[in-house]
Amino acid sequence: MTETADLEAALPLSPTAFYVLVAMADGPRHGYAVAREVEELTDGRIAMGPGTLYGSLQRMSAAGLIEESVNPGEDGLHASRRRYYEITPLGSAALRVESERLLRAANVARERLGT
Amino acid sequence: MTETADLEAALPLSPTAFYVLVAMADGPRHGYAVAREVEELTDGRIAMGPGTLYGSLQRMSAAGLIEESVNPGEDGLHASRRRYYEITPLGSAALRVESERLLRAANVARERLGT
DNA sequence: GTGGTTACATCCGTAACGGACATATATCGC
DNA sequence: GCGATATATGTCCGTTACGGATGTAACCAC
Repeated sequence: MTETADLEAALPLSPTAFYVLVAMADGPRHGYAVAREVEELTDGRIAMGPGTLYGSLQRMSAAGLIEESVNPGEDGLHASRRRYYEITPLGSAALRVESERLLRAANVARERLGT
Repeated sequence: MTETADLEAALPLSPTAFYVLVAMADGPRHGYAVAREVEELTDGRIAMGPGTLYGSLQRMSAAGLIEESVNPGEDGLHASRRRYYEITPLGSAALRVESERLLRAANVARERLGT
């Protein structure tokens, strides 16, 4: 049950790691695209600088939440420089568990605040 | 609009800070009670050691999210040793904003994972 | 050719985390 | 009475994470 141990060790996810996984849940992404997508889907409230971004990607790779993947055929402008990552089964599991936790936590908070 | 600046500086809340605020949203709590309540309402998944607990309380006090309050008349067993804290208006605002963010983030994650 | 965007990466000071340890009182079992 | 456990707070300090500053380089627009 090493997967269980890995999963528990990765939880709770930092806000940064959580959003990176959300961005990648749709499919492979390269680093810069992740940063832009996170900024977009949080209406600019979460802005990731390069230190946070690439540091997180490294840590998340080491933790097995994501893994580097081959460039998926896209030959756009800066395609050659891009490094793509995709979410792993462990990453999906972590995201699933974490989103349940967040949902529960947010609902308790709202109840206690009076809706 | 210093309050707005303080609020933005406090966000996003760490998982620990978030749960401390949730525990205090019901009324004043002393440190140890916070730790037990958080452990209870997360089914043991979030367990706070003393380093995390008292360190967080100090940082959150400094950030204006919580403040120490007088012992609310309770003279229980270890009442004299207890130090009570209560959530501030800034803390309530942070908890409200943060729970909305978490709710949105969790829902996006669930959508992308296929419910 | 200057400025802006894309895209990656490292450096490094500051902050946070969190286990280990210390302390003291109270309770419960034997 | 004695040891174990629970309550309750706190410090110490090594490890990790965060995140701004900086560097590199290709490409586009004007």
